[in-house]
Amino acid sequence: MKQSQLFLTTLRETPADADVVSHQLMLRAGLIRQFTAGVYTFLPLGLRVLSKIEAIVREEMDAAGAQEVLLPAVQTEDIWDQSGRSEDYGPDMFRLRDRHDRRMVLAPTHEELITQLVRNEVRSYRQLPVTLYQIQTKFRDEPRPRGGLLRMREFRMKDAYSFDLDEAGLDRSYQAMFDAYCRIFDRIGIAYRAVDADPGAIGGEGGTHEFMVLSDAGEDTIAGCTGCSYAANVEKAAGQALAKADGAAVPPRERMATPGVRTIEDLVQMLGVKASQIIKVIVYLADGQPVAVCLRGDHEVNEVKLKNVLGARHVEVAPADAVERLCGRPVGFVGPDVNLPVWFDRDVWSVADGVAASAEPGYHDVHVLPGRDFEVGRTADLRMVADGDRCQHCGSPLRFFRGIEVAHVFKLGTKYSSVFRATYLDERGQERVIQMGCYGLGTSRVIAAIVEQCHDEHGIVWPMSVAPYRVHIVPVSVRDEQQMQVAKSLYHRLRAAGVDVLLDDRDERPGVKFKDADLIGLPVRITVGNKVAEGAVEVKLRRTGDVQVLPVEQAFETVLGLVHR
RNA sequence: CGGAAUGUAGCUCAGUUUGGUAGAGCGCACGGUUCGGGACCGUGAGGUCGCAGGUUCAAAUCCUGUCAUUCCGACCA
Repeated sequence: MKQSQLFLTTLRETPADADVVSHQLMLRAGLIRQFTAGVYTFLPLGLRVLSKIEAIVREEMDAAGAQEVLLPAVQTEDIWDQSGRSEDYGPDMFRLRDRHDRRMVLAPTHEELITQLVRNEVRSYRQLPVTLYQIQTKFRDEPRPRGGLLRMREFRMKDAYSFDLDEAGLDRSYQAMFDAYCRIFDRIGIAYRAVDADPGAIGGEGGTHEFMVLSDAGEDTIAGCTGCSYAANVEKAAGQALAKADGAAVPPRERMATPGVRTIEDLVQMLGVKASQIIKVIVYLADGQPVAVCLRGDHEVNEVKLKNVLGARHVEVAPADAVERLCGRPVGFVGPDVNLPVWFDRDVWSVADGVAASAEPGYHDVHVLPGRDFEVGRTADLRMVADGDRCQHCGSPLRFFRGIEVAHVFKLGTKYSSVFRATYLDERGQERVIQMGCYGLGTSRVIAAIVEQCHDEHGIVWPMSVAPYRVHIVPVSVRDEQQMQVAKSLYHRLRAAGVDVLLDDRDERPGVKFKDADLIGLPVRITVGNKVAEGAVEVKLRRTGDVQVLPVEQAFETVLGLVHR
């Protein structure tokens, strides 16, 4: 492509609305333009990157035995009523009415539709297993779009669905997709980590992993073991249970006046104790029903774990007035003896000589010992892992990272297939429910993740695999005939060799061209300048800045080697 | 949905406090001088000041409402 013909405008200054580096650079480098919140146009350069990512995804899906389809993005809402997810998604779904006033949606994902499709097509065990995938535009009316392509309302995603005879088959299909994802991200060339995750609204009965690209711009926190390969989203992450404290020497409990206390910090100040000595109780509403959670003062409730333990659809901290009404005492004075169903975090046992709200409002007890001074009832791991926690597998310390969730694989089991009665007849003529898995990969989000990881102060530094063009030929002066002749010759020869090349044939000053070249970030730059008189050009690598001055012929060979490596 | 900020030229922003003819830099067009890391000089085009209503002789500026965008939180494959 000749740059003088390319529909590309780079921005010298950073647009004010862009806060995240990848967003800033994608706007400045002319990859995308925002239309409205969370909705973007892909310009030629941006589309080329998206297409290359999707091509890699397609190749690896095909190689893994998946077959491509294209499902409708416009769907009737009734299938969402059937699965119950219309309510789950709520306002996050774009809804519309057709001319017959029929309720329609723009699909946020496709489990419902594909399950129904497969129900209609598959009858016999002979037709299974099968994995289908598509690369689609998806719609989610996110409450808060963010960071350019990181969280969009209209976005691109590859989603695959596997259909198996039994759980063993599902395990194989799941592993095949997992492995394909690893190959995809390896080929793209970004640092990622597959982590244990919570299935969230997609649901399902089996395992699930998220593929995280490590980046401070990410919205998720990952706990990773420093000693072994364990890593998990903090929503899911569990550490070793803390050791049960030795309470033998704890004196009898004693009552202290603590007027006006509300927070753990208040208690720490007033009583001079450590937060880790305090036994706190937080009142939740689980699908509207009150439940108390008792845990150590320095620990934080993990609402996902709580939700899972309770089997609740939704949990939220009860508002202060609800706490007073339910417990008959203000926030800050609710103790483990509260007259509500109580769940205990397993690590309350680590407290000896603790502090807890007493039976009498306005007072706290000190020298409190779990089991002696209050009964520890139903117990589970209900808290977020924290600094200092140790890996449940190897005991090494856990560390925390931020990550961008670029893909997610689930074992769904029969969650959707049973609702939609997607069944088959086995060898013995018995009707059995299909085992499903689903596998999402956000192709547009991957672009943002790549740019987050691959940039420097001058601009984007594309990996060879997804660069919009692999080689940038920059003649310093388009009015120098010799330079232009060499530049054009290299351009045509590289193109003939199947290389994506961009030729900056614009009549601009060298500084402008170099700045643009760095901003756009093509991996290899051939600068054709003064040295052409001696038959030499420069080959510069964007990533390292390394420059080689080479005779034209050798430069051609070198570049071919670089781009095909 | 709660909290906050911002809407003025294509981009970055000043002007709003204290009402009085719409501004700068960059970008764009033209002419000239330049030409290996975002040149310089000159000329010029470009704006319903987010929108609606109100106050006023007069509103970018004051008041009310509304819409949009962004950030924090809640929420979220």
